[in-house]
Amino acid sequence: MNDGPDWRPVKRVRAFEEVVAQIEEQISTGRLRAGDKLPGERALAAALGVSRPSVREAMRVLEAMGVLVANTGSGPEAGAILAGSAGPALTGVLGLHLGLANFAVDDVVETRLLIESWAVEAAARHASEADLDRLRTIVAAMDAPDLSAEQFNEQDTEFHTAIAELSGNALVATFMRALRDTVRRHQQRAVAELGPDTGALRADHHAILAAIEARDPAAAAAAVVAHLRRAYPGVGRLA
Amino acid sequence: MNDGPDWRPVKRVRAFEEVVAQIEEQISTGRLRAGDKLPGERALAAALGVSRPSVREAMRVLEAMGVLVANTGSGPEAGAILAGSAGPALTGVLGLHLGLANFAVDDVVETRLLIESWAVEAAARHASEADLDRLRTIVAAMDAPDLSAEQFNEQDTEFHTAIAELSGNALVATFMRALRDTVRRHQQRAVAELGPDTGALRADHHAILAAIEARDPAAAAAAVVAHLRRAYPGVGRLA
DNA sequence: GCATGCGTGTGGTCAGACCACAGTGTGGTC
DNA sequence: GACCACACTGTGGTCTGACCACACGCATGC
Repeated sequence: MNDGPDWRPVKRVRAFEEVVAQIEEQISTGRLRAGDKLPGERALAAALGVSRPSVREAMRVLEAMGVLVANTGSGPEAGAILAGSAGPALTGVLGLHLGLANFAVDDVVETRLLIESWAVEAAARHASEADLDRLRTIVAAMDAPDLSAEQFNEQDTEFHTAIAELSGNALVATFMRALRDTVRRHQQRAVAELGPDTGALRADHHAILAAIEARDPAAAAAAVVAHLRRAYPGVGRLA
Repeated sequence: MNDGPDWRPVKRVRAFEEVVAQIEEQISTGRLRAGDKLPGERALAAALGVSRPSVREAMRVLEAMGVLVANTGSGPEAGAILAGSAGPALTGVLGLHLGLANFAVDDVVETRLLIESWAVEAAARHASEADLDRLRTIVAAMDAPDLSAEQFNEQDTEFHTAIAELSGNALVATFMRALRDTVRRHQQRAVAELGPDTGALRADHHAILAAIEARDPAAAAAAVVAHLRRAYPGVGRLA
């Protein structure tokens, strides 16, 4: 059963891909760490034997993935510095694919529900007194009478992100923020503003906080579910 | 309480960012959809009033986010085509930030556990007979006696991805695959191969499948937890 | 009718130049 | 001696124009 030579198409490797790969390798082997500064674009191009545009394309890719930030000028702040927040990159990816209909808004909200209800359970178990104080401060701030919709949303993000961070899982916290931002950007583009009554939402927050304070994971999760169901009434799949 | 003029630094907008923004807008407003082809780089540069390198940097960013693929040559396949799988992009982002120590392997495994146990519950509820057949086929394939480690891993990915897809949430399925790939790439770089006995892992798969067939969400979730605990014995946080 | 081969348009790469910006050092001034 | 203004230098950002590799498709020739 010899079918003859079985050619596989050669994989075309573009120059900037090679550059990205080499930088990735330096990162995963630990030779490059957060806070380090990359050589200048010209120096890097010379060292790698490629042109500066190729290096720049690689920079853009790494920048889009939230791995580095590029600053102009001179001094310690200038140049490409390995930074590190995956959040914005994730938000961007999710938002774009939401637009491309690769998944639905319902998917995003549902995923947020599943992650956040887990996070709040963990928070109810592990939260320290200092953690609780942080949540109390946020909840209190949201009760201010003259809050703009913008500020309300800000504090709301703070609250939910804080809970996710209390879970002790940095990845979950990052996902949470990305999912929330994605939905928010999408709905503020399509629909109006903060449909539901903010009073009810604030009451929900109090209930969530109370459940965490009572160290009651099940109640906390239930409160989160109720809250999200109220906040996203259009999403039928929330069960 | 007038502190005088409160200047905010002007946001430097680079040319390629503007290009990305415009393409993003075309996507979110629906004027560009999956499968569409972008104008050529030269034409786009002329239309936007920027140079070709700027357009190319924008392309690289969108490509890194998994939004488009670029092909050389001519004909219908050539050019920048709006594609659409967020998976590889997510895997890349997660892997990089794992290397940068922005979160830990334990975080990733724990997140996978939380997502997958939810997914399998949903699968146990909604799976059709055809879905079950698909799972049965995969499980059967893994019982072949002469499977290489490579092939085993392949089928294992198939199995877990299939479960995630059965949840009916495309985003969850995408996350699942990204998380699994991330852990796998990381551990095969650091440690050896498939530490645990594959026999036990196969038995776990049978148990998971049985629970889904029995329409027993709780049992299915428990089986998944047990399976992951066995597959990642080094992760202490799996509870 | 069919295979060959050139034309053409695509992305990929390069070289070189100029700009804006931010620190830094040097010079002059008081 | 202290202080301020200015030029210098090195960074990323942008542009121009050119050439290459590739793949399709049509015209040519058999």
